[in-house]
Amino acid sequence: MTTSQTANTVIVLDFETTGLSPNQGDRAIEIGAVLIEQGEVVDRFQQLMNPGFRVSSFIERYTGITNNMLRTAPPCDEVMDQFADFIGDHNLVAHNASFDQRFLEAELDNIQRNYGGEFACSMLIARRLYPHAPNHKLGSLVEYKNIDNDGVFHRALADSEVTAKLWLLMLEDMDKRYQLSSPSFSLMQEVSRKAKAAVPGFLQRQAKC
DNA sequence: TGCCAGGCCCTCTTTAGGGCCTT
Repeated sequence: MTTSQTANTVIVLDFETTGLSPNQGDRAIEIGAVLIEQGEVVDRFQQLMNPGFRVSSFIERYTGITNNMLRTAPPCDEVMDQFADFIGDHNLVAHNASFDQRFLEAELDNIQRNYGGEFACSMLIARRLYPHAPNHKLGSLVEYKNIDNDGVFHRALADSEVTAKLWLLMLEDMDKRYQLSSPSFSLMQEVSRKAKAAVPGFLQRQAKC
């Protein structure tokens, strides 16, 4: 895939997992993702996957994904192979991206595949843009910004959908606040990397360019 | 119910500690 093919696209993804750390043996149990092209969702991916062991009752309650649902799901390797094809080299976004990035890399490593694109974190950007939000959990930001949703949280596709809406809203707010014409993925990624105090000055310098 | 790990970021910091966020 060429740079020009991915320049105006981004994939927003979310994993549901058996726990917090692939280094501790945790595995993905669901992946959801939406492809945004020119500000519109144009494709979706959602799939449960069987991690090969029973998930805890906490995860069943937290996600609503039960062991019975996972019993008939295809194995992680099969799903992740399909998902690797879906993401290609698109730039990726996730809420608290370091978490999803760890699981993506671990699951792709299991099938000897890798991801060669870039990640940006909607949570870090939201902390810069909305410092007065009650907190920066995904559900809280959805409520704080009045983002349309179906009331489903902690399921992969539902969380991806609202994270995508948050992402697009943050692009609009960057436009309005700093008069940046169509902030690029790389600019948003730069914002997510910069310390909170450095962001206003950085964006104002960008606006003058 | 919320812990686990890991990265980011703030501050009563920098020779460190602890909160936030993800499942």
